[in-house]
Amino acid sequence: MTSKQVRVRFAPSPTGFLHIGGARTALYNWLFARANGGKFILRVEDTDRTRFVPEALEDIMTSLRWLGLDWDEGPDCGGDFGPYYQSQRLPYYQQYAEQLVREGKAYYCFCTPERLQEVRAKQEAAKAATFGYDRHCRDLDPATVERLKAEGRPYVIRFKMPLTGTTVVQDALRGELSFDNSTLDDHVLLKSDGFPTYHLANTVDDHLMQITHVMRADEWIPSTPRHVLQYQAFGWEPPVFAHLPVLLSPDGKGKLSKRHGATSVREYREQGYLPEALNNFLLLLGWHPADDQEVFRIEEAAKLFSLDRINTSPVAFQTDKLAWFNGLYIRELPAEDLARRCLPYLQKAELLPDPCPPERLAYLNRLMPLVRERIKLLPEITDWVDFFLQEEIPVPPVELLLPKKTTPDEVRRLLAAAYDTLKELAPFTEVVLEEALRGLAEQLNVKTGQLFMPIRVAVTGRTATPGLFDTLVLLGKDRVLCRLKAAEESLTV
RNA sequence: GGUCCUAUCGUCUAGAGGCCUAGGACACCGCCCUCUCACGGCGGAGACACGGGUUCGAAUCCCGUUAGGACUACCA
Repeated sequence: MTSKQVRVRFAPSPTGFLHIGGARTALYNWLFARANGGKFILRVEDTDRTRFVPEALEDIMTSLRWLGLDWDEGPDCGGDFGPYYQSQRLPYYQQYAEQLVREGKAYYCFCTPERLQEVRAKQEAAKAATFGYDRHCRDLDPATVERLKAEGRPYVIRFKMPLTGTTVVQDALRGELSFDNSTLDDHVLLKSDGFPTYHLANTVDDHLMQITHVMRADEWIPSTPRHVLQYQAFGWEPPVFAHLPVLLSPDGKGKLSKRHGATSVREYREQGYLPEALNNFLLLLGWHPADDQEVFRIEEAAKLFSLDRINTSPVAFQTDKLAWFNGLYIRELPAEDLARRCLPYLQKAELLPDPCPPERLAYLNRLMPLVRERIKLLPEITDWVDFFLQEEIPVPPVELLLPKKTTPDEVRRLLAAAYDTLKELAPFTEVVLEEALRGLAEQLNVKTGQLFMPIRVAVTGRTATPGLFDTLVLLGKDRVLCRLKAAEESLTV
């Protein structure tokens, strides 16, 4: 058995930001290439000039890189099978389309958009069993074709679909899918602007670029027989097809769309998700290992990934588990790394300057171990560290300061006692603080929580914070005393 | 309408005829840990869409029904 080198591609159309579903397709292709020592190719399907969005490609590439999905050949880095922009490959498509016309496997069609629309309208009105192009130009005599061309009439080239028979598509995940050729219309190969349609460009490029496996979304299944028939018309060997299950909206009804929240990789990045988490989550949306392992970094998944563990049923895109993965990977991050990823959010909240001086960054690093297991999304960092990064905090509202069933006077006395105890304390370290404050609680004959909570609120302004002793140490004696005093005074009538 | 795909806890899934009293994870609930919140640990609730076959035996195979989805452009 001669095993060709595995070559797969991700072929996005630059019509918008990288979609989460596209990211999964890219991930699977990347993993498959890496798992098999193959090549991962990025190809830009920019054949629709009406939908072209200039910023889209930049976003797609940025997002792929952010996810760590690097490509071996592509528009920016080139390769032996370029160019990798379809808009720069027009001569190929024209040549192959003309070839099919010459061989009687395709034909010129001069129908106007208006006529096509009429045909469609009539079919709909008649509730016709079959839809699609009515093959009006399929049997135009050569003389007429020449005349119309000479007149400069715009035309497209259409594929001459076999009128009978069935076409069997081999899907690596679903087995044989068979289609009745009579249900397939004569699709356009080359548009009147000289650009190819997806159907043509795709098969020509996959062949020319020696793509061995095509992993693409489920929605392509209905057009796969067209592609298979084209490969046959050209006399080419088709690649292995594997159609990935569609991503549905969270409620499982309908395709995932913007109506149901974030759909682009960029949005997830901005919301504070880690690429590690997104990859891990996306990996499990349709693929499962032989055992019950669920936590995978992509390098690890690349060793295990295989086509036969991919599912075929549609997948509801629900992000609960993504958030859990995110917390998981955040907890694994070294302090410096976490701090670096949180920095932009803190700067946006004006808790740190931009650029951030080294000493403040160093301080931020020290905070990370305290908050690591408490955040699921990066932006949540602000609520956990704001009181550390501010020199002064507003005096906490009285109701926060008072545990239930306590009076302002009791709490004021507790805070005053804490103030006096801490004032004398040296060194100001966790162990010393813990010993002193536990001792104080005992001495005052209150439960630790009764004493600790008012202190916590007084120095942080919050009821949920990292451990009290860590917090006090990192706040520093001066700020602690100052905030205790302010809180105490706010309770004085 | 036509063609096609899919069908196990709320969600992602394990399951390739007996190992299933259906396993795991997230989410949810309870308990433990505990200075709060988390993290962590332990436990709980929770599913084979329905109906027919085939078989000694079916979540697993076949058929049908139902439901959901995709496609049906000179978009990809």
